[in-house]
Amino acid sequence: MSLLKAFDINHLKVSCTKCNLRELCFPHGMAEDDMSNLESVVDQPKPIHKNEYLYRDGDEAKALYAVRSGCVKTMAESSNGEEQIVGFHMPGELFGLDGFAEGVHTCNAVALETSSVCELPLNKLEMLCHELPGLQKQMRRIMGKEVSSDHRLLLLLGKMTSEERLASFLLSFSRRMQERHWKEDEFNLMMPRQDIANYLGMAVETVSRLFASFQNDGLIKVDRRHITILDMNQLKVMVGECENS
Amino acid sequence: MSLLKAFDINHLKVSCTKCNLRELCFPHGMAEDDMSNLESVVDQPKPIHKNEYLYRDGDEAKALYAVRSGCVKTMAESSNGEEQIVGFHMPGELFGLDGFAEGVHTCNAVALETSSVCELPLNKLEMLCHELPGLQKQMRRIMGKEVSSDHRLLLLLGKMTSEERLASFLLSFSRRMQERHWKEDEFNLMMPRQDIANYLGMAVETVSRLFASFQNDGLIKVDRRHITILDMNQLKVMVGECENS
DNA sequence: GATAATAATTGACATAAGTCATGTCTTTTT
DNA sequence: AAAAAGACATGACTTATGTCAATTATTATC
Repeated sequence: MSLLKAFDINHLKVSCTKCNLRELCFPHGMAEDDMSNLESVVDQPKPIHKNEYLYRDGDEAKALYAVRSGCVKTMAESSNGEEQIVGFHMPGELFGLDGFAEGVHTCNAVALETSSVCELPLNKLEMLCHELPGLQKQMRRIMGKEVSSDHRLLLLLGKMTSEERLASFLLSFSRRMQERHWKEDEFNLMMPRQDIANYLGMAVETVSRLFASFQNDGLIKVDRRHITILDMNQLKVMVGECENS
Repeated sequence: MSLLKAFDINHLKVSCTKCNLRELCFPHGMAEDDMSNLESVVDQPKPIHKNEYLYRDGDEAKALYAVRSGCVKTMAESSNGEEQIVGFHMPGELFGLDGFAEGVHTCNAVALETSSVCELPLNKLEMLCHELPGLQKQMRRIMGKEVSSDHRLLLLLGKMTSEERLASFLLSFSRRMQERHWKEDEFNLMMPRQDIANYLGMAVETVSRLFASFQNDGLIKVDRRHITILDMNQLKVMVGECENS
């Protein structure tokens, strides 16, 4: 590859219209025209390394982010320094909406592995919203989705046993794999047990024991972070999504 | 009062500009002009009785709501019928944003006592947003606020002991009283113990015991639903908001 | 390629908080 | 005014999970 070509890469515009994540990401359901306009404000995907912070609690909110590859976790921080993971964001998923209230982020965003994220600068996004009614609607949908997903997590933390929580986590993960046209019953978790435990509001040891117990009961096969779901139906029964025994 | 006057009341327009909740509610921080425009789309406050549903999970999302008087709780419902209260909404506070994702509500809204709510129809709000850039920004702020408040609750459910949860609940309540220029150290809770327990993810008995224990420790005085805060500072220490013993 | 550091598992034990049961005090109904 | 229903409190007991500690992988470092 010539030096010139290597240089060119940095000047390539993002193409939402050609991105294979467009059906999952911001553009989902948007008109072709609006999508083209959108890509003109999206900054070149930014690579971030494992454990690197994209933003921190208190930072000025400059953009909305979309995961292009890898995985990013967002976590809320309490006054006494404790952290609660509020989301794991997979390719095509958006995050950073917490900064919309006061223009300042209220949580931390950290890469779980080397990842790349598209940045949608808020000022440009705002301007574009004035011109494109479709984009405005899209924004509302995205925020609504965030609220709904937070509610689901509240229900999980407030009302479920740890067994139900882990089952629910695995099912949600599987569903998102499926959305991405990856295997829904065999995947690698990109987060350590510690993070799963934190997210589900329990101790690491409990996560370990539950993985072992699920495996024992023939629901899943666990090999480190590689999970194979053997009895999807039974998992659904556990979280009340499915009536049959 | 003449019959004519009684009739007229039903045709009075809402006045956001004159509402004494405007600094807490949707108009907060908006230009005078935008506010006048806003009030033209707000429907006449609707009275709802205690335990009456304003909307249910699955209902079409027709409006955004603002509490005018009383108190409304919103609760997420799981597939197996369990409910998690995700918010208690006091005068000046907004709710109903959960319906923005797919145009369908994903939780239930129920009045805790006889209440009155302003309705902001989504279609009118949408149209108005095209004309008023300020309104658009306001919408984003409101949604951001909702996300932040959900995160705070996630932190509470995921990481706090029940003692910390109740302390946190009382402090948040007190703060909201203060915002409304009511007594911050003496107030009536408008929800039964059962609802507090549900919201904080614990059993009613635990709430009762904690109220008793807080009273014993001289932190608060409890008389049924009437609470007097005696040692605000110590409550803050409990949730890590304050360093001094 | 050995050594250290990190991540995950497993067992023994402790405990915070739940469940069950009973009783009191309000509030509503008749 | 009595009775019934609902809300709240309190004690006894249970249990789901957390905590602590030791062990075994895995991955990173020199």
